[in-house]
Amino acid sequence: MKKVTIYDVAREAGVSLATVSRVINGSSVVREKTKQKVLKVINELDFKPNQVARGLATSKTTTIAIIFPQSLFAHVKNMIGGIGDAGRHLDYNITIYTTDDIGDDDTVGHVLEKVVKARADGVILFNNDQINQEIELVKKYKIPAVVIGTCVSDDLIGSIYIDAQKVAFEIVEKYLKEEKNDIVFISPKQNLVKTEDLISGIKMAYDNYHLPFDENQQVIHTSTHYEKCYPQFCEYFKNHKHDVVFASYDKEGVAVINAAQDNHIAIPDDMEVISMMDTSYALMSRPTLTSVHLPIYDMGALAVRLLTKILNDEDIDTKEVCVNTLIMKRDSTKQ
Amino acid sequence: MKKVTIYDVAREAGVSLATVSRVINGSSVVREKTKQKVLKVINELDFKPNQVARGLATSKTTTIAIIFPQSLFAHVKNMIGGIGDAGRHLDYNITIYTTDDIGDDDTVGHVLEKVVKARADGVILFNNDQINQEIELVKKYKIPAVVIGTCVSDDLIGSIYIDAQKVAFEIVEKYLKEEKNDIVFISPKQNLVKTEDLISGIKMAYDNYHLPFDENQQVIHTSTHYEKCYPQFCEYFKNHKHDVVFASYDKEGVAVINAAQDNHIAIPDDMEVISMMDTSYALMSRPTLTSVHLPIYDMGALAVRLLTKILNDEDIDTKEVCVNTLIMKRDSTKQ
DNA sequence: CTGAAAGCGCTAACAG
DNA sequence: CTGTTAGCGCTTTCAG
Repeated sequence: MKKVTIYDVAREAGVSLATVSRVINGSSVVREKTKQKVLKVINELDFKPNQVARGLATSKTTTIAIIFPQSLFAHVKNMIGGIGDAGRHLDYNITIYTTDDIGDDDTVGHVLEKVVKARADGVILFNNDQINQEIELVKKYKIPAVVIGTCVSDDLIGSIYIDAQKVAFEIVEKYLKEEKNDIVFISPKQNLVKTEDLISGIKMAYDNYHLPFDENQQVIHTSTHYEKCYPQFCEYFKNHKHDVVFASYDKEGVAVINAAQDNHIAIPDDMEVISMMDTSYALMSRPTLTSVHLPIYDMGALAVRLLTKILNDEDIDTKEVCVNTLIMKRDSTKQ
Repeated sequence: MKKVTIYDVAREAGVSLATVSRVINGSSVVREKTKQKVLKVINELDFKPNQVARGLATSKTTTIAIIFPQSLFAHVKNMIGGIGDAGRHLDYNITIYTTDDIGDDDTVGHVLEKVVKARADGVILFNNDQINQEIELVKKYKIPAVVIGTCVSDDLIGSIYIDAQKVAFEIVEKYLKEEKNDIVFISPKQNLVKTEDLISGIKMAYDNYHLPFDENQQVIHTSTHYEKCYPQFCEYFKNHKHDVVFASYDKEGVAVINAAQDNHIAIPDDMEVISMMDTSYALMSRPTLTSVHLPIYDMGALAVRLLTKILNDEDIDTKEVCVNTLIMKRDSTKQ
């Protein structure tokens, strides 16, 4: 059973295929009566225009690729809702490409090659370890892109990001004011939010109070996997305690809370903990976790909206859009 | 700057485009010397074969669509790793389509229409509310499919599933033997694992002991969102307590644990709780949550592997593959 | 307002 | 082993 093509409906409707093409593309120049006739046949034959053929003819695939390393998936997954919905409404297909961390030497290169071959109209990137390499490549191939999580300026590149430096500054500054100077920052291997910016914000706050921030002592590196970071913290809190620990992702925040309490450090009385993202993890822990809320769903939706604007040469106010955050105060901090 | 095409490399290499086509498709009939010459030009010109054109010529897109409702995303996201990796290794593109629950009347229909238009080679479906409608449509459009989470038998459809009935039976049977008869089952709106099967397993166990299972009393319906089900359980456990609660997803298990403890019901002493999926949620709660482990990553990878076998008419042992589960005993149950 | 015809970039017989 | 030639299904001038 062959697929029905535009020829079939043209023949059946007694018009040329050009006319059929016009009605399926909503061209306004078709006479209403002709249009109705064609529409009727399309319906009867259950004709579904072949996007592949159209893609070849127009050199547009109406496909957006999203590219990210597996290990960042915890962050990305939260945005897929927004990306998927926006994609559906704007009639774009969303194709996912994961760059495996364990994989071969040049996965990022290979993945971008696949994207080029598939002729995706544009890509969405997420801040991560290898973001610079990724940006390099989309520039090289001249693929329009938007990156989520960090701000990059380029002709064909937009960004959706938060002011990480400011967020970190404000949090740390507040504690410093209360003379809670013993603050550590938990840094995961992969993070949607740019770690450097966070750290620079922290430093800025310390500078403000003419206090030293020792990156070697006060930044703890860990994994994004709870299974890995929880044991690490269990060990750590056997002989450590701080005024506050600032984790960059809820999962790690929960790991800190659990590990600390397992070592009889009371949260928030002995130690306060605050994290970022405000996922449901933050609600599940006991005590519940204070967390910086990011508008995750919206960031995803905004990214595809912005990207489609770039693709269609629509007017754009700013290619770099900074979204707001909000601290959700819960029980792991005192105030 | 135009894209370089197969013509360009043919001209440059002084061969016909058929030959170029042969080398990029790994046909063995090309003389080694010619092949090298072509390869060299391909490299110099940085030629990336246009998949769209190839798709049109071969009527194959090497694209697999995965379709799921937003609300099932919690389950699906865990499989994306396996799906993405397998897709990459087998050189398939993975396109995601979300069926919005809130959306218009016939989202499933619209989404499948998009899939048809995009000419995806096959689709991966996930057990959910509307799975029957989805299956109906892939059959109608004759799209090869594999469904994850439930077993369906059809010519063009494979399945990756667990024996939910058996899982439920074994869990409940064990408690019944200890004369812990007051068991409730938490049923979410959307579930990857077929709820009916779970319930039928429970009933079977009750039958075995000639005990009654009252579906109206012993099945509690809830949301998949922690934000929604936690308050519901808080209210519920004000005047309820059971021997054991069996939740079909970790998130709900955690909600039960937290809500029960907030109402001074000790876990596991006063009440035991066990759930399914074994995600990291199960490790985060206090006490930690006993959970039925499903090989999530593998299920995703298996699904694309099976689907590609169906697509390529490879030999298949079984189109219905049942994967094993394992109970991960933790602190929310006594033994 | 509609039709004819030339592609879009590649594959796949069919010859040679 | 290699080249020629039709398509794949649709869009898009260009005429009419």
